[in-house]
Amino acid sequence: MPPKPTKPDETGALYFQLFNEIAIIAQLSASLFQRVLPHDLTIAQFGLLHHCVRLGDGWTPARLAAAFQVTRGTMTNTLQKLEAKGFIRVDPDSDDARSKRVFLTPAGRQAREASLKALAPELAHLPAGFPPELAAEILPALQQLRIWLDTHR
Amino acid sequence: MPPKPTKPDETGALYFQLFNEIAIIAQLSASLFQRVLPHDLTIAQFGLLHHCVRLGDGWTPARLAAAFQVTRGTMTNTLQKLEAKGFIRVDPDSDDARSKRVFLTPAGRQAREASLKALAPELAHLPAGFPPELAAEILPALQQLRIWLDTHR
DNA sequence: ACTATATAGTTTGATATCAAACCACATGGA
DNA sequence: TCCATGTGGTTTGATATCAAACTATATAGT
Repeated sequence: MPPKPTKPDETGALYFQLFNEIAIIAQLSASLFQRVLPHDLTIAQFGLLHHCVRLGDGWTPARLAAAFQVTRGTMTNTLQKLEAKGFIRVDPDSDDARSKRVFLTPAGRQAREASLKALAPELAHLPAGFPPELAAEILPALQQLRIWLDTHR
Repeated sequence: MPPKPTKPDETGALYFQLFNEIAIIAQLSASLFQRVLPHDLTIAQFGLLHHCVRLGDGWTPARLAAAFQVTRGTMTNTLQKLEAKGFIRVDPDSDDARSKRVFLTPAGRQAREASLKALAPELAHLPAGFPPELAAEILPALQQLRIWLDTHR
């Protein structure tokens, strides 16, 4: 019986180490982002503004909650904070009386722009320690892992 | 003036996407872990037990807090929870009256073992969608990124 | 047409985490 | 020796998040 290329025991440890590194990077990058974001935006709040610009606004809260892997209660909270800051507008859905639609305000677009501008200088001196080529190289693998985790959840 | 290999604008977007994927993976894997951990262990609590086995116990809370990138207040909380569950013991430090030392109890070791056993079946069917070779391939890059973020913080 | 079930959004209570203030002890310099 | 500064651990108040319960509306099956 030929042995597997890697022992099953070490395979577990490998995945373990992988998830650990990823968790630490997520934590470090989150606190880095948090430090520089303007308007007291949280990562989640900025993420929502960013999402609305990239993929278009008019989404329902439920769909946004699903997209961000967050409970509807959490999304309610995030939307209320953003609305209080005047960065989004939440309209009733004319087709479904239960539902709502989320739209960016001009101030919301500006806040997202300002966030990107604030993040740029931080990311600017990253290539010295971590070249963009390397980022591009590992990105597909990460997407593959993310997709697998997303579907087998 | 020769152009850079990638436009600076796209470089920012690339890093952005990278951190986004990593954040999502961290979130998905965390909730996966959380679901299967025994004894109502949180990720942080399990992480501490795991750390004590791998790197040895007897660390001070301050050093543990630094290792896990959390505040000392957070570490105080985590240690109190673990002590209440009987998984660690916190002794005074004979050399420094301000300080303490954290030790695993036999029950703590068992809880860590049980956690690994509970996680194994989850990780077992990961290779189908994400081969271990790929994990091994991207791990060094992730370590490099983590180290850079860690030092430039 | 009615009823049962599913979905959208909110609210409530709990928890992990953080930042900042606080106290106790340590350490180095005058 | 004494004081200033630094460090270790805890506490407090705030916040983002979750799970679960709740209300209102939609949809499908009979």
